[in-house]
Parts: sequence; structure tokens; C-alpha cells
Amino acid sequence: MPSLTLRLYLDPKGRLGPGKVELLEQIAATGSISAAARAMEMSYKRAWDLVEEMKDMFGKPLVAAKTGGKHGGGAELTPVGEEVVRRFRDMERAVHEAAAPYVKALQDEADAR
Amino acid sequence: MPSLTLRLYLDPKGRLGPGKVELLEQIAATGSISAAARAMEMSYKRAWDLVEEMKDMFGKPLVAAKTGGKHGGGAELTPVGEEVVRRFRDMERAVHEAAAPYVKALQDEADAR
DNA sequence: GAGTGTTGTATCCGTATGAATATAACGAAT
DNA sequence: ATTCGTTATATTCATACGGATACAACACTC
Repeated sequence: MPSLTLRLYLDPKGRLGPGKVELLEQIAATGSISAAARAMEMSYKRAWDLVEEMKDMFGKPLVAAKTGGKHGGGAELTPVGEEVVRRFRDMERAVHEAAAPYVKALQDEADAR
Repeated sequence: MPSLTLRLYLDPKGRLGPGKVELLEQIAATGSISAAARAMEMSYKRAWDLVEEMKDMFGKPLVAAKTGGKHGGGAELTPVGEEVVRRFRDMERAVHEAAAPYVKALQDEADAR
């Protein structure tokens, strides 16, 4: 089954695609950057770099992290972070709907072998 | 000004995105793989690799190349190649339209800094 | 037949990317 | 005070990817 992915290039610079968005969702779900990284089988460094990138892209942090505490710390999405996830997923839904016939036509082209 | 790019994952495997599509257009415009590569400032090897990938993706060649001749040879798109370009660009148009409000909202989020 | 510019292909190499590793700071719980 | 798991950060290392390079085959023109 074919699929379509979107990559958004924000104005001065910075790309937002499925990877960063899924990372945000995993952070929200697990409550920590490192747990999200484990869930996505990427290094903590990479996850942290992506979070930093997003902070630069949007000028505000999308993730609020705390060090120390009962379980050593943790992270959660800021309101902006939640907003970004929601909007990106909404956009994906709208786009997949609009693109469906074209995707099918191209996949058929590939099947006709 | 923000922009949105699409990447299509065809069924067994193979990605089709803006790079390969632009390459096809440049081949059509210039009449050769190597001229297209120069126009896009990529190595001939890379261009040729991409053309091969697309042949594997679609089971049929999207580019017909000839060696020898007055100018040493040349290449043009097959009917399938032209079809793929056309459909991809059509899809992009439809998608950009559907995504516009979401793109704007996300860009505004980034501007509010 | 020589010259030409391209296709098609193989080999080598530099670099950039991310993985791995190490470590300090942190703050709550015990 | 000690323990704990996380954040935050720097440094080193390996590998994969593309770039550069080289060259044979080709067929048309002159």
C-alpha cells in the first residue's frame, strides 16, 4: 500500500516532517525524551537534537523538560507543541484525502509491469 | 515563504519526490541525462542512479537513452515518464491547495516569536 | 577513419551524519 | 547523604553516501 509523506519548509529555515512530529507524540505519550527515543529506536542525542531544532524553528520550545526529581526528570509538550502536532496531523488528513486519486494512479502505473 | 514537499512511497519499495521529478523534467528539457545533471548541479553518476531507481520502481524505464550519434547520444522521456511527471505535478497542485490553510497556521506559529 | 559527446559502469576517496560513549547537574525519594 | 533516571553537553568513532575520476562502447558527422 503506497503512502505519502509531507515535509514542511518553514520560512527562514527548518523542516518539519513525519519524524519530528512522531517524536513529539512519543514524548507526550511517554513523558520523557529518552523514553521516546527508545520507543523510536533512535539515540537520545538524536532525539534531543531534533527537539532543539524545533525550538529554533518555532522560536519557542515545543517541549518542556525538567531534570532531577523522582524519576530523574521528564518532558512534556508545551501548548505550542501540542498545537503543532495537531495541525500537522490535520494537514496530513486533508492532504491524503486530496491526493488519494493521484496516489492510486501512480501506484497503478508502477503495478502495470 | 513556506513550502510543502511531497514524497510518495510506492508499494514494494521506492520513493518518488521532487528531486526525481525535477530530474525527469530537466531530461525532457535538455535532451540528455548529463545536461540535466549539470543543470541541477549533481554528478552524472547521481542522475544516472536516480534514473535507474525509477526504472526499478515502475518496472518500465521512464527515460529512453541512446548512445552515439551527432552529439554523442541523448535521452528523452518515455510516455510513462511523461505520465509520471504530469501526475506528480497535478498531485502537487491539488495538495498545495488543500494544505494551504494548515501551512499558513503553522508558519504563523513560527512567526509568533 | 578520426573526432565528438554521451551513455553506461566500476573504482576510489572525502566527508558529513549519526552512533557510541562519557560525564556533570539536577531534584525528589528514601 | 545516597540513590536514581533523566536532561544536557562534549568528544570520539564508524560507516554510508555521494563526488570525482576513469574508461569502453556507441553512432553520427566530417
